[in-house]
Amino acid sequence: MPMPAITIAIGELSRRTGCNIETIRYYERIGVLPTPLRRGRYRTYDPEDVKRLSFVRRARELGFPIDGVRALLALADGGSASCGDARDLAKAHLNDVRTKIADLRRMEHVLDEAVGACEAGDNAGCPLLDALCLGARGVGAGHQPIDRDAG
Amino acid sequence: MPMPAITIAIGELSRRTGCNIETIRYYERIGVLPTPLRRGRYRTYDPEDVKRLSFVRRARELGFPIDGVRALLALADGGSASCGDARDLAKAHLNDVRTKIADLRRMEHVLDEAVGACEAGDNAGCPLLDALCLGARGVGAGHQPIDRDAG
DNA sequence: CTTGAGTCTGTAGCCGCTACAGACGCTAGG
DNA sequence: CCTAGCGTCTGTAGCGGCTACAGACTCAAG
Repeated sequence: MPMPAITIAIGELSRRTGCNIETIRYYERIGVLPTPLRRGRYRTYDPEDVKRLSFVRRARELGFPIDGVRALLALADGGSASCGDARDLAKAHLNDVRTKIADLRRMEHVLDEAVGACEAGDNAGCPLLDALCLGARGVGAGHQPIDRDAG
Repeated sequence: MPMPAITIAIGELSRRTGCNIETIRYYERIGVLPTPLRRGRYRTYDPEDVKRLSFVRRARELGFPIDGVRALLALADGGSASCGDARDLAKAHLNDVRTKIADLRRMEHVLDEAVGACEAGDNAGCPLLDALCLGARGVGAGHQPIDRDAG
């Protein structure tokens, strides 16, 4: 009995975690998941792997970037005294999330106004296109790159 | 006089629009900006180009994807009767923005709770890491890929 | 003549996957 | 036994929207 009977294949891991097979292999490649044992050519996983991948998925769903997930995994593996560190990571990420919300709300506001002006429009021309032509002051931050995550 | 005196170089266009030089060339490559005239090897731009690029930037700041920007440009070029079309584009995009806001607010909520539990924590273990381990129900959408724009 | 700033082309990298192509393995049915 | 069909394998290229080089050139000022 070289391998416990409870191991599962990648497809089953995918089903149990809701994570795409290609993504599982991707996580392995970038070191977020450990290199699994194999039965022949095929990867085999155990309940620990299901837990770990579920953790990863949940962290990603909360918007943590991969490096943040790595850090959280290290803390979860590390055991005690990591609570404060985890809290710091989460707080920093929460800040990011709030910044993105604020950015999106600014966009929402400007778009809403423009659409409203357009609906009510007895103007000459299109208020929406005009707004884009004339410049939507108060949106965006000058010479900075536009954050793709905010759009 | 083969070229009007009012033309500017790419650096000046960059300064006037707040758009990175590399990004300007990128926009040209993907057809968002027209191929400019040249003085020798150097691209030259006129006030029309400044307007067009400013329009593009503003649309991007409002979160329109490049294809949306292309569509808006076509409408702005097209002249009359495009107001309704522009409004439709903006409305659809506004929906996207609101969806992203909703996603982010869910994340914010869960993170905030977890951090709060962590602060108040006289629990055994870390409530935050536990939440990730036990599963943050109500966040994320099951078997779907995680939208990078929402995180 | 040199120096420095600006510009040029081309290519590769970022993130977090996703989507193939083309080969291999394993089981069930005929 | 053969075949069909599913699952899995490796490897590579693509997405969006830039960004960041390397290495060559042009041009004006000192």
